[in-house]
Amino acid sequence: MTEEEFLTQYDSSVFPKPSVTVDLVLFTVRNEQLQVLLTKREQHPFRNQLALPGVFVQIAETLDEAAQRALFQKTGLQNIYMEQLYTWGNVQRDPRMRIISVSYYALVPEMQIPEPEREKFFPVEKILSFPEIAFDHREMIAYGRERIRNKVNYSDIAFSLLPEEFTLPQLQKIYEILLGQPLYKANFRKKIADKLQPTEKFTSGHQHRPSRIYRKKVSS
Amino acid sequence: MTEEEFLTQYDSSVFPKPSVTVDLVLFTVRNEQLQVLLTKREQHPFRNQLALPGVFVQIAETLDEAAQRALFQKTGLQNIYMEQLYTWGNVQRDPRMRIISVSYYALVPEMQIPEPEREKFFPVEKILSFPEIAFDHREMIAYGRERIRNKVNYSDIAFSLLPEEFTLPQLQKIYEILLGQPLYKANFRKKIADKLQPTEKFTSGHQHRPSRIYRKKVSS
DNA sequence: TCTGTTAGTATGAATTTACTACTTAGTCTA
DNA sequence: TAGACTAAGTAGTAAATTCATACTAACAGA
Repeated sequence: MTEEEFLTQYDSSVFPKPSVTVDLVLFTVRNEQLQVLLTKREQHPFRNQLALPGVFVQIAETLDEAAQRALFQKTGLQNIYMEQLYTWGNVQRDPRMRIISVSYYALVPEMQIPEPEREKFFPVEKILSFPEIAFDHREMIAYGRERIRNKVNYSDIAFSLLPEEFTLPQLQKIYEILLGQPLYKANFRKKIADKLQPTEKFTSGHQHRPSRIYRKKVSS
Repeated sequence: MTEEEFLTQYDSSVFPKPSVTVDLVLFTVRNEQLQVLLTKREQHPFRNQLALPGVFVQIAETLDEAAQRALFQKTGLQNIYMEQLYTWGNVQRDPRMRIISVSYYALVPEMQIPEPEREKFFPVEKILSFPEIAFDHREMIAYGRERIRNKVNYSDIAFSLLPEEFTLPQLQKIYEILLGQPLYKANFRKKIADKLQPTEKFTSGHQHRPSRIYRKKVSS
């Protein structure tokens, strides 16, 4: 049998297939808390409960593309830091049918998504004790937070939660929120210094010393 | 519409679905090298090339179960350390049809799998420069090695590559192979000490000082 | 008993982390 | 315009950890 013959006669419809979705855990820091975007479900199952935004993976679409699409559909955002998290495959995780879900997480700076009543950010802390979270989405969120916590110290993901320009106190606050513990100012500054590009600008308008504004360093 | 009605009328066959497989990266340390189990493909596509063992995910089977099944089918092994790695969803990754693959990795102590001509261990170093690796399996292997490298220092996965009883030089060798760099003996011992349970046994038969035999400590 | 070899220990230098205390530069109030 | 208040930013030291080298210990074989 040649390769061509094989491909032609291959019957891919013999066994029933699971459906595949992508669910997105969109994190931001707001009000000094790590928060996640949830939507209120309008349909069964889990009607009126809170769920992560998600889409079915189209037959001619990669997983990354599906995740981008989920993000864009719900928020209009593009070019956001995003990474695959974990794939959830319990047989009963969706009561309708067998659905395998690939979860992604994304990090956005605090911003005004035009929250149209159904999409809202909720503090992770609260979500984890909410009773009404659809599917296994609570686990996904917990897992995402854990991933971030691990990654903060050996990557630059914290910067994704701030705008281009920021101050050192702001950056330290992000680290503290992600790690869930306070950090020493002097040490933090020493360690982070070589990732930073100082500008000549300063904050103003506060009744205390202004802080210098930085950007993320580009080369090395 | 009640939940029952909704579930009854839900039509899950409207859109074409991708197939889902699990591919397994089975690592062992052998001959002082990190090695991976590959099988020679007998069918198209990629006939006669080397591939990771894999299975289609059954409709009533979790992903973890599918991974266990893949392991058991190829090696007869059970109760092995195993973890999900990453999910690969490029549209063209399989020329037959759209297949999404969830990769897992597993760690086994060096042992004699009754290698029946088709399954064989190959050093990762060599695999990465082999031309004839099927699908995106080379990437999976590289990704798996990276995951292990990251995890060695904050978990106990290294122990999964040794039998119950082992010496400190053996354990250090495992760490060195996984990390790809030599470690200082004295430092290694200090750091690992509280994970170890010394036995009263020693190696023998070498023409040098015998080394004490340890086990992994159970409590704390 | 001497040699070769690897197991295992002692010890100090260098670096990082933990922590405290100070100086600086704004606004507000009197 | 001199304090008072506040947060930004810096100096510096003690404790802990990591890095590195040099040593001693225990076996087999000649």
